[in-house]
Amino acid sequence: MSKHSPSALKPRKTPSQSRSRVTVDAIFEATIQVLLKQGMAGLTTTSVAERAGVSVGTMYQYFPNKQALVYALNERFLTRLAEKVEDTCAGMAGRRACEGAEALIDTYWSVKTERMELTHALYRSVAELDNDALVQDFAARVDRATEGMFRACPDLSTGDIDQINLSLTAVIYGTVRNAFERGLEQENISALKSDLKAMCRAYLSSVK
Amino acid sequence: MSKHSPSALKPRKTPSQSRSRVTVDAIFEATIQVLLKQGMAGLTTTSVAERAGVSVGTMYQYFPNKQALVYALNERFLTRLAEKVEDTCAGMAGRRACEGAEALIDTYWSVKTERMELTHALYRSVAELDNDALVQDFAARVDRATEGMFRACPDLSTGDIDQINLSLTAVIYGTVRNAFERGLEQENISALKSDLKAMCRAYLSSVK
DNA sequence: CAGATATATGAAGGAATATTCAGTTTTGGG
DNA sequence: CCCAAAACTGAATATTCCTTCATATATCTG
Repeated sequence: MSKHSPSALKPRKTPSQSRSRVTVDAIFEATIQVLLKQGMAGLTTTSVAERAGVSVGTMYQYFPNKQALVYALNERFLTRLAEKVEDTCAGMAGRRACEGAEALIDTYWSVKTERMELTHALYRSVAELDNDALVQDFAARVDRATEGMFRACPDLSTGDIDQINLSLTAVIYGTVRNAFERGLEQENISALKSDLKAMCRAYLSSVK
Repeated sequence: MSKHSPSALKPRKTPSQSRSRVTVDAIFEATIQVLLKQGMAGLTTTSVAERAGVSVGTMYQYFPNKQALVYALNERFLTRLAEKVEDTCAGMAGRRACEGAEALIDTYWSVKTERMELTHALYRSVAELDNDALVQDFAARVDRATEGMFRACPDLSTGDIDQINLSLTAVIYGTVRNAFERGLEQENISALKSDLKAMCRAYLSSVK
């Protein structure tokens, strides 16, 4: 378990019967829906319970407090993201660096775009609940994956891999997020994406 | 006044005597300090008033509610940022595109870096208080400035200026923010900055 | 089917804190 | 020097919401 999961945030108990598994799923789903419809401000224990069709007490059987609920939700999504990135990086091992970078952009972009609104809402929830630590953990995990990928590139000298990895990921993740913050049209988004790829390509051939 | 400044967020009254001007300044300063020391969670009307050395009631003479206070604070900083960017863009009119881009990076970076902690705190405060509208307004303002700059570049064909402006600014602003979210060392930061410049240069010569 | 375990309920308690306002003090112009 | 306007005070109010727990219901196991 991550060092950034103090007991105050850990699930209280794990469902053992199928009934409760359904309940927990409903709670997660309700959390998402409330987050989308009302934002963090409207995310009260009552509103979530109501939407999930359970009583507040039930929520507290599985989550020690409201914060833990949002924490768990973010954990779910970050895990999914990390796994996808890891898959991509593994699949690109040994390919040229710019191919790896492009694949990384595609993967990251598609995961974040898949559920735009939710992604946006989760970004904010992290800021509000001081869940940076959680994000940092996942950033480190994803960084290991991309670093490994770049380290295995035949066309990259091993010297500056750390910095190359840092710069590429900072630019990619930053740009993706920025694309969310502005409400870009689909047309602009895809142009931005291909421009981003072009920049990464150009950068890589300059440091090669 | 911006269309995104509903009366609920506008200052209640403007100080006329010098005593109250001092008071309002103290309130702003206190807000910053509390934000830095306690974060958004600890930013209560009481804590701000206490730190400012005034009573809560005084705060409410100038700001209709807590949100308005943070709103005003963000407005201050965004205005400063916008002005600096506008200055830079005006100063770069007629220069080559990559020079303009580099100057933009330097300006934006230095404003954000000047008070790192505060910048970080303000980023979060915006997310928490749903102040996107405010940010969007300033983004538009800054965008006009950069677009003008690029439009005046002798080495850029006028056709794709909009997209070029969009892509460059998205990458630049996104990367800067990402640099804050990770707790990068000064060394990595400056390497990242020069890599970012390299990418922008390379991108511009590819579309020229 | 009976006891044991797991799950669910939701009213009541309680803590935090945003906001008001009636009364007091300070300021500056005439 | 005086008084109207400006500024300030802070206890009291009002609201919002998280969290608990005693009780009830459902499910499982032997």
